[in-house]
Amino acid sequence: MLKTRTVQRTTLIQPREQPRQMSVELPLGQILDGDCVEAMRSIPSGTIDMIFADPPYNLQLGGDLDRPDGSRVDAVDDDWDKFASFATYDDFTQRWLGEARRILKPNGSIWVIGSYHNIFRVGTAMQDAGFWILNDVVWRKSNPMPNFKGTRFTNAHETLIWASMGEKAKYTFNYRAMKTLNDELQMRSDWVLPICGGQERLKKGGTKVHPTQKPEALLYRVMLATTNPGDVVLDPFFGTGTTGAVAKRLGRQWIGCEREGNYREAALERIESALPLDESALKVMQSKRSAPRVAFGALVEAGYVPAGSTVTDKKRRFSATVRADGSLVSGKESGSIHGLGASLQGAPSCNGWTFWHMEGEKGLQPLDDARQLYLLATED
Amino acid sequence: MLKTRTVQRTTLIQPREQPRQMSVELPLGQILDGDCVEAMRSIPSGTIDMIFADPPYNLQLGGDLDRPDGSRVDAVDDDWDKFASFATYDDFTQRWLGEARRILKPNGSIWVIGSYHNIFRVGTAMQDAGFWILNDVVWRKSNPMPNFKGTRFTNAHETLIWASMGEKAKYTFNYRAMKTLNDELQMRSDWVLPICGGQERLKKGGTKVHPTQKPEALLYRVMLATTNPGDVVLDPFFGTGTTGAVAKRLGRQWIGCEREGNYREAALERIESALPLDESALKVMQSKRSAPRVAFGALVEAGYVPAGSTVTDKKRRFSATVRADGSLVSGKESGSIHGLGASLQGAPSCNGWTFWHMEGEKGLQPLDDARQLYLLATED
DNA sequence: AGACTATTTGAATCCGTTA
DNA sequence: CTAACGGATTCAAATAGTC
Repeated sequence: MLKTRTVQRTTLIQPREQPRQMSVELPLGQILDGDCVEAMRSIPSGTIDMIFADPPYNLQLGGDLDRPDGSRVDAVDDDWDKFASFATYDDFTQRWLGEARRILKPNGSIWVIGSYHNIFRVGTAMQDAGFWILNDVVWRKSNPMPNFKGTRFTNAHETLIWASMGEKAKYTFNYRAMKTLNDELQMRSDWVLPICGGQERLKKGGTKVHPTQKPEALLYRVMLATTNPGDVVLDPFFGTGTTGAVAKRLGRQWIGCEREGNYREAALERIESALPLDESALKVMQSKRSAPRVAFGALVEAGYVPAGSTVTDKKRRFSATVRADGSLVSGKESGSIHGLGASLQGAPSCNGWTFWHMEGEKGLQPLDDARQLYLLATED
Repeated sequence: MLKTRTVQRTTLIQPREQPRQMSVELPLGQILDGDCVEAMRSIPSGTIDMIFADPPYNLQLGGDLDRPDGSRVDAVDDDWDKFASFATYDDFTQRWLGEARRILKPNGSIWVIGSYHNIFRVGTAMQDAGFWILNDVVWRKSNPMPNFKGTRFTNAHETLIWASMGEKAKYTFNYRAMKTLNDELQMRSDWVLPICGGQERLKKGGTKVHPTQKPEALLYRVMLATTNPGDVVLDPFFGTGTTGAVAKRLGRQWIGCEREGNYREAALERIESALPLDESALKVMQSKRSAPRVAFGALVEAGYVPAGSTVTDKKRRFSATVRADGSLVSGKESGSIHGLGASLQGAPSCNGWTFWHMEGEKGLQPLDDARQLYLLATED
């Protein structure tokens, strides 16, 4: 099912020249087969809005590792994570970053995720290539694998680097959406999210399809923060397609590169069944609103209350749609769960947690029930 | 008040040669004046247990470029500036890391703290110099400065890199002490600590003495985790002496390097008034690995576990008889308490001390209880 | 059904000493 | 250098099994 679409291409030949617009064909919604550097060569220059890259970490693991209970840890021992030396890894990094930089729009941005094994080398290569680091973001895992031998600190986080094309380059940052998602507080550079498991983890015959599948909530926040609906997102290390699945949910265009056939197959099947959200749910808050006390947005992000779902009051007199950033919209009015509840009732204030309900297994249940579940799952 | 003390110096000239001990003079409790690379040259090789470094990273900010030696780089061309700035910074980093590596003991370790501006370059330089990264630790600030312009994520963390001298090198890690500090859970790689303020923040005439004074709690955890009392800690970028103040409190020796006279002055005054903890308070939880070994046979010999008695696992699925030499026999199989336990379970290994139990006053008790009694009775 | 317990598992540079 | 061996070492969440 090959699909191409005409998109606007922006080039910036010389610094003072106005960006020119021209029409090019992009392989939207496709997974390009083969090495990512080769695959990216088929993409015209200056056409991609955002790149999310999850390159091999070059873990350099030694022997086997047993848990205290005697079971064996399933190590990442795939060939694609083996490099002869730091120099080999640096060369690999420079090559794919070079192509990434070529195909990004002048106002595009790039995200790369890694661990201490590789992230310092990646960050250095990004700076050397001319990228301008905007933030390093720490993914704090709520349920990391322990250090079984008691030899170091529990490796409980991974690092993401977010960078623009240069010091003076513009970039997309949906500040208001992030603030709404974070309970009216500025979104910080440390994000607490669980690792990918449970129903979300792709499995085939009881075993995981990909050893390092990333959680959709991570990509959700990345895309919501730094892209707009309709933007083209490219992932050079597509794996089982988390980037594609979230892009589809959030109304973004996507392109993947992946050389492993079984990963491509699993990714296509997965993205096929992903449900895009309503357009109204994708609009992010534009105006300032009063501060809810608890981050309803985190529940939306984590899937406790899906974006696009409908909430009502107990007597079903009012209803509203949940948007991607955790705000509600009802007709022409929008706001936080508290603000919109108060506004619709003509009341001075409203506790949105008890006012709004959603259909659950036990019938209509207040949002507060979901909050309790979330608190139980995320509390330190 | 110059003070020198004789310490043990460990050198490892050639791989197969035994470390030699010799007496050298170290400027303990002193702040060396001048550039840190020059200052470290006066320290003998292989004499320092741990280095904590908080290098400057404002070398390419704000348009004005300062060389590490304090001179100004002329602004010429944007790209050239950036390249020159990174190259200059890398050269500076390589030079001070090289000296740091020379003066560290073979089993010493190094900590470096930084932000996204410099930490990737520092981490790459550390790996290239042969250091082996043990963890990257995220200091998550509980009260960071907001991003006033709303253009990025709130920069709410800094990164620390902890590394040993090489892949095979040993290092100090007080695992039990960290676990105790963290409410009996493994200490993670993300630490939540407030920034330095209040009474702790050094001020003179209402303004802060140092722009990036680190909180003592941060150094406290670093030193408690990776040094022992009496160890020598060196800080090449001493500033206002947080490292020295905490070292004094925790009964560690310290050496600082600082070229700014007003920082040295403030640091000396501060450290003078720091109160060292009682020796008893310095003791931390020790891991069992560091406890003296006890042969099970010694317990049999001493009558703590009579020869001929029966031991079982906790669920009484396996049982064995204790023989006079401290071996166990179960049916046709026999072996050490560990070997037989592993063999019976089909496990790769087994801790016989906690696996095997014997009938005691309080019901089934692990052999480890008898070991503790034996240790108490035989210790000096 | 529901409460409780047991099992499984996740990007991991994961032991130390002696022969 | 490798091999042997004593024995130290795990957290959160999802899932499966049991009462």
